[in-house]
Amino acid sequence: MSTQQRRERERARRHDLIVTTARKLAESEGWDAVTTRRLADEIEYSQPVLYSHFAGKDAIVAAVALEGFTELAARLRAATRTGEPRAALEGLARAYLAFAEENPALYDAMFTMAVDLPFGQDDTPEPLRDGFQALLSGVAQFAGGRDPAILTEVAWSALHGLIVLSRGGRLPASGREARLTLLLDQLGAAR
Amino acid sequence: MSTQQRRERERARRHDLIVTTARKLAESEGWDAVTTRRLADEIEYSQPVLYSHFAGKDAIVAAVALEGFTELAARLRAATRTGEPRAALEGLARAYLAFAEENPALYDAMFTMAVDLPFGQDDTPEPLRDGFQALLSGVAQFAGGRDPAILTEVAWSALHGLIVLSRGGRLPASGREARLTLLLDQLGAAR
DNA sequence: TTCTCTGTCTAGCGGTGCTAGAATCCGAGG
DNA sequence: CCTCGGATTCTAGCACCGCTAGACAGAGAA
Repeated sequence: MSTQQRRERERARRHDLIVTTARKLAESEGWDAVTTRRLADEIEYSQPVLYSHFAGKDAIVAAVALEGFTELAARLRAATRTGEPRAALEGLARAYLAFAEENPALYDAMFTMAVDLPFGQDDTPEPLRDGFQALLSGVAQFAGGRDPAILTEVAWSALHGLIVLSRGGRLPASGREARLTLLLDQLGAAR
Repeated sequence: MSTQQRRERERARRHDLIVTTARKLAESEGWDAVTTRRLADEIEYSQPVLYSHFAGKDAIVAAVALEGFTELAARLRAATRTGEPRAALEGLARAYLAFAEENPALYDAMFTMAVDLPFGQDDTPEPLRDGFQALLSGVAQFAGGRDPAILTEVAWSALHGLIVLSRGGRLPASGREARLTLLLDQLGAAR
């Protein structure tokens, strides 16, 4: 039985190797550079090996994205710890923006590329749920009479919009801080 | 000289044919279906003809996007005509959302795919400028003490975020109206 | 009628994601 | 220790992609 276990252990290691290599490659050279040939070359195996671990390239991207959701959730949780509501909201927003800025390729995989991750459904993976919950618990503090879930969704949308429009050059880099301040003011104001 | 003019006229017609065919194809079967072979087949010419009109596939997508910006600007201008500020803002937002919903592929070309359109620069094409101006003139009415440009950028980001997150299934379809209402309330409230 | 030049097409290059079938390795049984 | 069987990995190839060189045809001028 021991050899069986060793095999599985090695398989798991290689599985992780594929995911981390894909992520590293995407982060350093962009997702366009992550081809199955290049990825296979990087992990020093042949292409078909990838397909013994994942259904296809999309599944690899999805695995990277999942890793991202775990990390994002952790960072958001860490940022919610502040006491005062407004500061908590600001910390949360800044943590979210920082994550997106520090891991652009990862963020893309999470929110722009991988469409096949089941989001608000019964079989939604834990990390996806957790990320939204982290946002929610931070936002809910000063929801006032407003629906905390709706408020969270709107806040999230606004942050995501800022990120993706800034990245594409649609928004000037200069107004970054001013936009964030205004957004926080508007969200914070009870109606 | 007449034959020369006829030639140019025919070229212009074919140019438009390529753009409208690409758009129609993208809208009906998604951008993945828009390959140079398929597109050439659809307009009943061979592939190289495409390259005598456009530098590459990206340029075709950019041309489609440009068409989209013209239409979006027109719709936003039409929606700003309302008198009362809050109603104008709502009309503007609804027009924007409706445009994105009715032309998903076009919207993608404008805001997700074509990265090579120069946005906030000196050589920014007229339609791009016009679209933002239309938003700005609508939003500016109730900016109060706030910077109208910044407010516009934030409002735009929020709308864009709502659209793109909804499309990917990240946001439940159910809360759509509630999110819009809350967003309008928050943006409308002077701080 | 012949020549030229513009415009179009056929054929092909190097790349992509993915896979069938050959080859190889490794542990088990004689 | 050797041989066999099954799992694992690789080589080679498919159909497709964006793009282009060079052959070809057809219209207008001389």
